Amino acid sequence: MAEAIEVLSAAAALPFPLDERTEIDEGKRLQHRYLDLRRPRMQANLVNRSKVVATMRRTMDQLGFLEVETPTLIASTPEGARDFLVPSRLSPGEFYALPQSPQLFKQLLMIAGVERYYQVARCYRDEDFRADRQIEFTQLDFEGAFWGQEDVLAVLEQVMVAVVGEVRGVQLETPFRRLSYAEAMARYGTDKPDVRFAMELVNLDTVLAATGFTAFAGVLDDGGSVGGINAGALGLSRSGLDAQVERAKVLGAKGLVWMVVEPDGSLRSPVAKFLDETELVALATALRATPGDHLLLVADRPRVVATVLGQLRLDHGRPEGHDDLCPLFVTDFPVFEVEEDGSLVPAHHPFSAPVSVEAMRDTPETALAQAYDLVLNGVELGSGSVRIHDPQVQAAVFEVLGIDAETAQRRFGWFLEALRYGTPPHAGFAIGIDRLVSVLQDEPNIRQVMPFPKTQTGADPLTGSPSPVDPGQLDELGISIRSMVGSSEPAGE
RNA sequence: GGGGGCGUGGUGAAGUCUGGAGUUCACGCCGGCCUGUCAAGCCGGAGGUCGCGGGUUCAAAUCCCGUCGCUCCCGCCA
Repeated sequence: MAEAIEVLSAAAALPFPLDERTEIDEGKRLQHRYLDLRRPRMQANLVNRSKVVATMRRTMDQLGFLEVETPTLIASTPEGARDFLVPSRLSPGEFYALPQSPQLFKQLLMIAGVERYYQVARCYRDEDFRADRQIEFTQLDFEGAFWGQEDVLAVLEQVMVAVVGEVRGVQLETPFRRLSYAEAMARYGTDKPDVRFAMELVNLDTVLAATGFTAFAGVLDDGGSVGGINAGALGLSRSGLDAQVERAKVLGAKGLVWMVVEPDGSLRSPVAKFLDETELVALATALRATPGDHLLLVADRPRVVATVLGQLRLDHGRPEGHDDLCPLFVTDFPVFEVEEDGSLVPAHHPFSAPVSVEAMRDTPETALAQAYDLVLNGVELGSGSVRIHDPQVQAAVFEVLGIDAETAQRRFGWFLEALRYGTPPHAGFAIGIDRLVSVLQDEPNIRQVMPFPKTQTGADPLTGSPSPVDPGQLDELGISIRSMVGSSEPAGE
């Protein structure tokens, strides 16, 4: 029983309630983040994030990894994402870049004889925000010498088992499920499938090979594909079904065919009259249709069919155990991705080893890389690869990627030289800690598990960053600001 | 770069479609009362540039245009 109370520090009326019942405007929360963080849910996020990182460090330490810090003021390597630049006072007109990842430094550490490296590393990428993306974020970065893919995946499993055991108190089953990139795309329409539920994509090309329905036949004749999913008994009205068509169009399809399975097993659909009985039966069989089910069909280029059905699958699919964690390795990524216009763009950074340099050169559209992702409940937690350790292979890969020798030498010459001094074969990975914690905490966006995140426009309402600086500071750096008002494009360019 | 949603006392929402007095609900705040409380209860009160600017109209929170902020998505994220 208290005998007296003394107020050590009075509190002014709070700008918003700290209970969990009301959702406060994000800008206001960030403006008073120190209050927002008092909320029990945010406290829990802080605590479990700390536990995740502590468990990672403990596990990596136990596995014999050496934690090594790498610089955050580095040379710009203008590949991949946009760099953040930091002007140099000592070399006016020149800039450091903030690292997009410690990639090249950890490879240098392999060369340096650090056989097992890890780091909880802050990374910076000047790209647009998403619910799962911030311009600065944190990764568990690791690399091992004399390693191949299996060594990396084994460590990933140990780290994930330890982290999930610590934070969720459940034992993840190992080995984790695996899918090749091609299989993931074919069965789930995405390279980061949520495998907590099925509703898999079904290819209907064979079933409809001889169809007289011109919308399907035309697509198939042009080398396209028809696919479908059984979205289950959604109980949608006619307008609800038509909304699915609109949804498919927003996602990039030219259209969508819906079918509803009647109690007698027949298919009700606006296009049923264009399909013969054999085809309808075969469709129902292929999609394992039972009365009440809604079948959604898309005909288009294979890539469009996959992505649209993959998204519709996420729209309608419901994990049965919503609290389950289903980690998944996606392997055998292609070296290149095919753009809409048919051009090829590298799917990874240029330091990932292709399965075969020859295949990469001769059949680039099907060539595979020794690259892999870790996916958790449909969230891409990170990626890694077996790296190139042979300077000649590295040079060849630069060439195939369209980076000519002169450019490669100018940008990466120092790295190519380093590779010459007996580089061990090596491989590694980076886990996005923010995304991992947001999944573990069942948070809808990454800001909930970052103590001081930025808004979608890259601002911090609390401290007012980014902000103008004194002219004197700019003078020291040899920088003058050109007015950006009224023109997003610099004049004369 | 593009598309969608949101912006209304300190907070969250309704009102906006279909223009008609800053109206309403809950929380908070201030004052009073009551109290075996645990989302306390009762009574009273204060608190507003309906994000901002312009337009249409007799009249705008409401319709139109622009702009800012927050957010979701496409592009982008090697």
